[in-house]
Amino acid sequence: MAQQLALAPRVIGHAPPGFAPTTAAGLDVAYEGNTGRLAAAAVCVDIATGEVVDQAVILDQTDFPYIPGLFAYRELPSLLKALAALTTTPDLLVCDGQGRAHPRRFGLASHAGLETGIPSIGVGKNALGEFTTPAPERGSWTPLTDDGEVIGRTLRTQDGVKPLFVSVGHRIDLDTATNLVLTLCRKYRQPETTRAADHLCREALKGG
DNA sequence: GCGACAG
DNA sequence: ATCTTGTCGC
Repeated sequence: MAQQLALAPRVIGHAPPGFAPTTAAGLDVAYEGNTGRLAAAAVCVDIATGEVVDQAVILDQTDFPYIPGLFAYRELPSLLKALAALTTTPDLLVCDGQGRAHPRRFGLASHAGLETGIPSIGVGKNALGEFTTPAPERGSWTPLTDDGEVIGRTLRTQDGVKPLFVSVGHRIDLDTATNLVLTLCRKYRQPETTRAADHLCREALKGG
């Protein structure tokens, strides 16, 4: 927790000048029961078309348990290995979990962004913090707050589906993050990046 | 002290 | 996250 508090101030909440990402990498991990065995995947897609342009998956082991607030210490090491296995460097990272929407404003997405220097976004299916339900139409959103501070937003990615929680990871702003997530959610609730990474690591865990 | 608690 | 049958809806 002390390390998170020390690193949080280094997070940049705005995009680089002229930021116009063409590729985005989805990151996800699949676990094998209670053993520490896991598969971590990184799938890079063309943001304009949604097509997969690069992908990598690695088998790994972890001994760090799942602890709310310390999620990155369990998944990030393996995710970085998967990222390093890509043949290209993505322009954006889409993480499964929170970025700034974290007790110490330093969730997995922020940690991943700071470690790699790549702009990143946090996309969670659940969140800590307070919020009201957004309108049922795709694209509608409401702020996600904590202690009166806006730490992210709920985002309806398709008509009538449960909202996702978007927050700044690193080197991006909330509006840009929201628009990119919406663009990546072409036909389903989750971004194509997340869907592809999820599928890949699950298959790898079975086979390997 | 009690409940809640990203994946 | 993972386990796990039936069931609702397009």
